[in-house]
Amino acid sequence: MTIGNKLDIDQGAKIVKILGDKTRLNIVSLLMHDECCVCELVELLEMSQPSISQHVAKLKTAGIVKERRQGQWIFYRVDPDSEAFPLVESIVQHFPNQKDRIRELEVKGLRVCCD
Amino acid sequence: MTIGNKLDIDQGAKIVKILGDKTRLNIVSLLMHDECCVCELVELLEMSQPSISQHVAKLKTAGIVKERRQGQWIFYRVDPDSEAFPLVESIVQHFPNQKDRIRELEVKGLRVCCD
DNA sequence: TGCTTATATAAGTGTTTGCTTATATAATGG
DNA sequence: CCATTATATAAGCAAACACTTATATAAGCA
Repeated sequence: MTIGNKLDIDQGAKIVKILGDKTRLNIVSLLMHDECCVCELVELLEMSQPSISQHVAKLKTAGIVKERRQGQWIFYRVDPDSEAFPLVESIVQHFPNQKDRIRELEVKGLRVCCD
Repeated sequence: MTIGNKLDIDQGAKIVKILGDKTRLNIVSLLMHDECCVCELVELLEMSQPSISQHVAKLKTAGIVKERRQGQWIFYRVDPDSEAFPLVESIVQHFPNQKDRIRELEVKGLRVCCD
């Protein structure tokens, strides 16, 4: 997929296509700097659980996010070691940082914490 | 659409979606540094004229490329003044430069020139 | 074991997409 | 004015998409 530091257009277009959806772009913006589980994304994006799970599955299949199971929860985050990461990062940087959205969740007591 | 130097996610996702197609990503990579007309793109991408025209129309409607009519030909190029340009540029930079492809066209005598 | 919570997956459906073929529009040159 | 070239646009169609509802899987806990 890589030629030097360049991506192959066919494979790269698949990554761009996955990110070309407002729900997934939102999810990736959230998961770029924070780890979230599906139920948090359901709250943040106000969408059904199956819909969020399906979007996350596409991101995972594409290698954009990775998962970490902890008890009942599965936490997702953008995989910084992915070959597509530089592309993902340079797209996401054009959109507003989502830290405030996550802070709102904490304030509402909806942030999942398993320490 | 813009908040500071950041794009709105909904509008930005539309730009990313337009670029999430290998044909359009190819076209934009070609038109980032060179001007081409539809018939040149037909040669370069080996696709039908209506198909190329339809892809170019999407890019034009999104404001990603602009046109310049010269006689029978309409030359297209990426619009550097577009609000979406920084996003477009930061996506395209991850893919191979297409200057060689255009040079091949010149060698084959298929490059349109109206000087 | 059985109940609850979290998540995934499957099946169904209306919408969108990207091609095709056919035709329309526009400019050039005899 | 007519033929040619370049481009756009329309109609049709199969495939992909993003939801929905229903169900399956998996972990935690009484």
